[in-house]
Amino acid sequence: DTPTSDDLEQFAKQFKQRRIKLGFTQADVGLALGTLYGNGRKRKKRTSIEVSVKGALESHFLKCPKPSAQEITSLADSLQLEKEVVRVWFCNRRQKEKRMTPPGGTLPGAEDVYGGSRDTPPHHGVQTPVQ
DNA sequence: CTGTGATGCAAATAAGGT
DNA sequence: ACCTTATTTGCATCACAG
Repeated sequence: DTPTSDDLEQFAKQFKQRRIKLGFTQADVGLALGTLYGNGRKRKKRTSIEVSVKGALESHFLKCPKPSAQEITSLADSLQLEKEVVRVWFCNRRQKEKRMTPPGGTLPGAEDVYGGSRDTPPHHGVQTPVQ
């Protein structure tokens, strides 16, 4: 029983009648839907952290990978970032550290275990700004 | 050059624990 | 309140067909 476009039209008609009977406008419905779904508490916008700021965070991380709430607060303050952002940054940074340095010392991929390919590593940097 | 899909990195979130 | 681990998601970049 594939719903036909006729069924949809039928539904729309009923919906509209009911809506009017309840004394709501289309805008009202849209708003209600918005706060129900779209606004089902939305994800925070991804904050892009500037390179210089990353550098600062990085050096702090080296000094102390696990700062207290206080330290985070003041650090966030001096870097003009939300405390939450800084906190999460440290969490993610710790995760990264674990990924790179898991087990018995050797093997991040840092040490070239495979003596050989000395060719161009697929670097990411700037490439032919030609336009 | 332009549009499109794959890939990597990293913020943000979810879930479980103290 | 904050951590950890695992996962999702936004974004930049690369690769390549057209």
